[in-house]
Order: sequence, then C-alpha cells, then structure tokens
Amino acid sequence: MKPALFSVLCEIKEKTVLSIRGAQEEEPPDPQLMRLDNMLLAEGVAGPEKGGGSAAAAAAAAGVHDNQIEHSEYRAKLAQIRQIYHTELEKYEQACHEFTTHVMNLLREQSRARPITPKEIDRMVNIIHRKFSAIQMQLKQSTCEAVMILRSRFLDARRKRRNFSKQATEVLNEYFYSHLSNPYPSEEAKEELARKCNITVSQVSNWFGNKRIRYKKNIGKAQEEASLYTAKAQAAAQSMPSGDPTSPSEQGYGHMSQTTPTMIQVSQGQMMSPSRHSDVMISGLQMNGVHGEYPPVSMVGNNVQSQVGPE
DNA sequence: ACTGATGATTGCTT
DNA sequence: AAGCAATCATCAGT
Repeated sequence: MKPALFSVLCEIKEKTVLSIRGAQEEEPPDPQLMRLDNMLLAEGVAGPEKGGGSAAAAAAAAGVHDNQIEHSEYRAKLAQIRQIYHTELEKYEQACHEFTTHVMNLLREQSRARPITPKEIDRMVNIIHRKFSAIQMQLKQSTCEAVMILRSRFLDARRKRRNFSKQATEVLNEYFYSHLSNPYPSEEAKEELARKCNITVSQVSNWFGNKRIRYKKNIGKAQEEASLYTAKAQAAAQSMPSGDPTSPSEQGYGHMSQTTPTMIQVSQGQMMSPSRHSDVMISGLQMNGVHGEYPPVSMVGNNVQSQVGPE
C-alpha cells in the first residue's frame, strides 16, 4: 500500500544520496574512472584539504626566486582548479539529489493511478545515477586535462623558459671569453657562477655547453662579442681610468680592433674575477625585464578546462 | 606572423 | 659522467 511504497522510496532515496558521493565505490570499477580519480588524488585536487591556497599565497608574498614564484603560481592555479572542481561536484550532487527526489514524487503520484513495483523505481533511480555519473566523469576528465595542461605549462621548464638576466649573461660571457683557451669551468667554478648569476649549476653547464658549440659554429660573429669582452676584461684588470668604461651596450660592438680572440688567443685566464663593476646594468629585480603574465590562467567557468585557456 | 637568439632536452660518443 | 651535436620550444625584436 501507500505506506509501504513510501518507505521504499525513502530507502532508495537514502541509498541514492549515499552512493552519489562514492560513484566509484559502486559495482563497476570503471578503470577509466579509477585512473581519473587516482590522478586527481595524486595531484591533490581530490582528497582532503591541504592548505594549498594559503601556502601558495604565503610563498608568493615572501619574495623569493623565479622558480619558486612560478611554483607558487602553479600551486595557486591548482588550488583554483581544485576549488572549482569541488563546487562543481557539489553542484552535481545537489542536482542529482533534487532530481531524484523529483522523480520520486512523480512516481509516487503515478502510483495512485497504477501499481509501481520497487523494481521499476530502482530502474529509474539507476538511470538517473548513470546520467549523473557520466556528468561527474566528464567533470573529472576535464579537471584532469586542465591539471595536465597546467603542469606542462608551469612545471616543464623547457616549455616556458626565460632568458637569463642581463647581468647573468654578462657574468657568464666574461668567464667564457676570459677562459677561451679552456672554457670548461670546474665544478667549483660552476657553483660560483651559478651563485653569482642566481641560476642552478646545471643551468651553468647548459649555458657553457650551448656557448661552446655555438661559438665554434659561428666564430666570425662570436669574435666581435669576444673582443668586446676581452677588452672589457683588460680594462677592468688594469682598472684603466682614462677611456670611458666602454659602452656596455651589447650590440655596440663592431668597431673594436680585430683582436681575433681565437680559442687560444687569451693566454691564461688570470684576469678571471675582475670587472663586472663597470656598468650599471639593470640593477633592479631581474624579473621585471621579462614578460609578466602567461596566458590568462584564471577564472573558470562551468568548465574547469577553460581554466587553462587556449593556446 | 616571421625570424634569429637562447635555454633545455635528447641521444650519442668518449 | 661530461661533453657534443642536433633538435625542440619559447623568447623577443621586426
């Protein structure tokens, strides 16, 4: 009768609500879904709160270096995605719940006109669930994609490299050209350079690797640059007060006598630590020289994916 | 949009 | 393990 039916409905309703939040705990352990869930969990998008946002904000506020800034930016974006993901998820759960209730009411009314078996109800509810699970799946999918894009954009240094600051290039070039006969800095020298330039040792290694090969490939052009730096080094070594400290302007070369500094030219790199005092250069933070914002990775609409923007 | 410069990665050699 | 050579992907000036 009616009371019986009503209680059945209620029971189903409860089950519904419970099972929504654990779609993957249901029977079909959809491998795809599990993959998505695992990834979201691994990225910290799903799962328990982890004070991500505030930590990122704190890191951003605390100054620090390029890498860390980017990292914190990345985490901030991730937190954003996470939040949207959760609100969306909640929205879906709510909608599912409401819809189920609605259908229940409908069925209940129908039950006055014709007998409705619990099986039928079950079927209906299942259909609804499947629909909403599909939506959830989609949400998870696009969240995953958004995270992946974010990762590749922020964490893969190669995809988003920045040129070194002018001072850093200056320091590296000075070392390179004053050690042209043997442009292979030792581990300690690399560390020193890394410290001076505010980059990592492996970046120094990369730089010298690139420099050596590119110098070799185009000695003609490099020579001009070389003469510039050797002249600078000499000036610095002798601390010549007369001639102006040379115009540091990198592309100002051209005149400069043909000192043709080949790989052997510069005798011994004894004038190593010198110079670098000469020019003013951009004394401020090096990061204001480079571009500021990446593709607007903010604001997320309904679709989490829009979070990372096009490209 | 195109192009040269440049930092990073990959695969190979020594 | 370090370096070289080729290549990728982005930067930055035009």
